Amino acid sequence: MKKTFTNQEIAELLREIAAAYIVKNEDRFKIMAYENAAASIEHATSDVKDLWDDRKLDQLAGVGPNIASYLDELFKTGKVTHFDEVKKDLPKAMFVLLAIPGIGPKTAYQLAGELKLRQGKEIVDLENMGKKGKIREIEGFGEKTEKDILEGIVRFRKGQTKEKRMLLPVADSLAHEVLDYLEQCPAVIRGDALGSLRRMVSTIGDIDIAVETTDPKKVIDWFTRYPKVRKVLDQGQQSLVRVILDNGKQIDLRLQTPESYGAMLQYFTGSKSHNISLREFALKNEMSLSEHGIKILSQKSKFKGQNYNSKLKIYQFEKEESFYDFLGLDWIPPELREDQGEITAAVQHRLPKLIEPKDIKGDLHLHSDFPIETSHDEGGSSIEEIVRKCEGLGYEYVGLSEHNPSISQHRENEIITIIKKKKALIDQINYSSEKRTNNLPIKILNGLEIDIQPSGKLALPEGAFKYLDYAIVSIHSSFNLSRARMTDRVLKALSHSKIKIFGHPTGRMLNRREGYELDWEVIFDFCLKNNKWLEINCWPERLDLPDNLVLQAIKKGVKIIINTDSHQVDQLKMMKYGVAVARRGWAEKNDIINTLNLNRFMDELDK
DNA sequence: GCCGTTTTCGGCCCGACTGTTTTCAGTCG
Repeated sequence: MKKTFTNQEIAELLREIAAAYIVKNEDRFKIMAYENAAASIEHATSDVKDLWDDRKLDQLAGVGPNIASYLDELFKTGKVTHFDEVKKDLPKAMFVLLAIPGIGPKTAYQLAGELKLRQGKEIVDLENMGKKGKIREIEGFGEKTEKDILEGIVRFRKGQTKEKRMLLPVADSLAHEVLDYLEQCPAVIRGDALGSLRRMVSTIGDIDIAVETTDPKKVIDWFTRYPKVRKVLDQGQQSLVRVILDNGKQIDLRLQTPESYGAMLQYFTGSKSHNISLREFALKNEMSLSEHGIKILSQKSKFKGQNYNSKLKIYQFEKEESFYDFLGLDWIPPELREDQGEITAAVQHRLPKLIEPKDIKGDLHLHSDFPIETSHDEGGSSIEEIVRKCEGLGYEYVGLSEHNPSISQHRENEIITIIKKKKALIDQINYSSEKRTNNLPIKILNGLEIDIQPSGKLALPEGAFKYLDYAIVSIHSSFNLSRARMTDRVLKALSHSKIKIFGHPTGRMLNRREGYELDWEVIFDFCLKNNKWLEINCWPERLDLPDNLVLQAIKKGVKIIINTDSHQVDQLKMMKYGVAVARRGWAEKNDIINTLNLNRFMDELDK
């Protein structure tokens, strides 16, 4: 039986080779190539194994002919002879120690060489040696380094047990708490989220925050006295302070003067690959970029602007827009900064005009407390509460889509009766709200979220469909079918004329499970041809479709619908996170079906 | 080892912080 490798495992393997080359003082660009390939594979959204099966390894950025041939050997034989050669004369323990924060390749190599670490117990042994003061005896190591290593081991263990990446809304609210505290400091002019949070990535590791100030010392002092700070990790004089909060989350604060605040926002928003590409682009025009500004590298360069700081010999930028403008680029929204062609698009002034939360006109995936008698979870808010809330959000329509009544507990007729009853209630509310409001009242649609059974059969008797305005189908069981069977299952379900939406299409649960396997090309083609819509589900653990698949879908012309899947009215506010996913997928208003006004939306529903 | 709307050869992002090494290397983002 051949061993299979996850993307994470392959990335780790490539990083080990990079680490080995670092110890061996190999060409640093070769090392970078391995690290790039590892990062690319780690962030890839298809399984590398699947890409290999389909002979599409060349689609991975950073994977060229050499690494591709090593992966080929890996999938065929379970090992790579060349990699074994590279690692042969290095202590095995060193690769284990790399997982400890603060220990890089050279330190790991030295520790593994100097200390006797038993296989399988490397980290425990290292910890014991450290406690006995043995690490400080190694040349080049001191008391402080020994202490740092011991603390690194503690952090490593915590990471092993519980620390997962935060879900976007969790990180968002945590960042706002910190920003609220910072804004009470008189020395703080303004603060902004940076990094993956500003780019609205679905999961966030550490939170980075930018602070604009003319008195960094005062801000650093203020922040280290934040009541929720457990430990200060790093503390600079001017530009950085890094802490761990009581909840174990890390916050990095970056400080900058008003003159260069725009340059810093750009620099620390990332992504890393966007910044690398941007700096390469700048270098071609003889400019060098940093968080302080832009340096002109040649005499003959022609440039513009009056923000030159002759002491520092750089151009400074208060606003990010002027930083990009200086490079000849349109301002790039943070969500697009993933090195997927946004720089070229910005040069050519053809960046997409991204969808915004205010464009949304309705929410079609909501669970009310109507007694639908489902075997899944019911909603907690009444239809009236939901309607009021949606009116407040400026929506023109709302679709109630509880789970289907359980098919094992009811006879067909009973199910039909329940659906009919819900329709009657909705008709009545629609009627009375027409009388209540002078303006156009919000329109309530009778929807349903229907399970797709493993065979592809829908969990609702045919006789019930005529009482529905539309339905969503989704998968809640049997996640492990093969890609081919799963694809058939979905297509079969989507074929029914009342089915308009494929809900949370990948089935992934962030931090918990990967999605099931589907042939997306086939799904996209089917949706395009039959006017079916793929959902971006705003549930924090889902955010599904993921952004990369949104990008592929809209490139094909497939329409997307953004729904909150709310079970309580206060969850309707999650819409902005789904919109963020769409924006990261380059979606414009026209790509999103629930930006249409009521009349046009109803036309689409009837198609 | 990868990569290409100025290149299939000749390039390849940038700086802060830390510890201990008296001038810098390692790690990180």
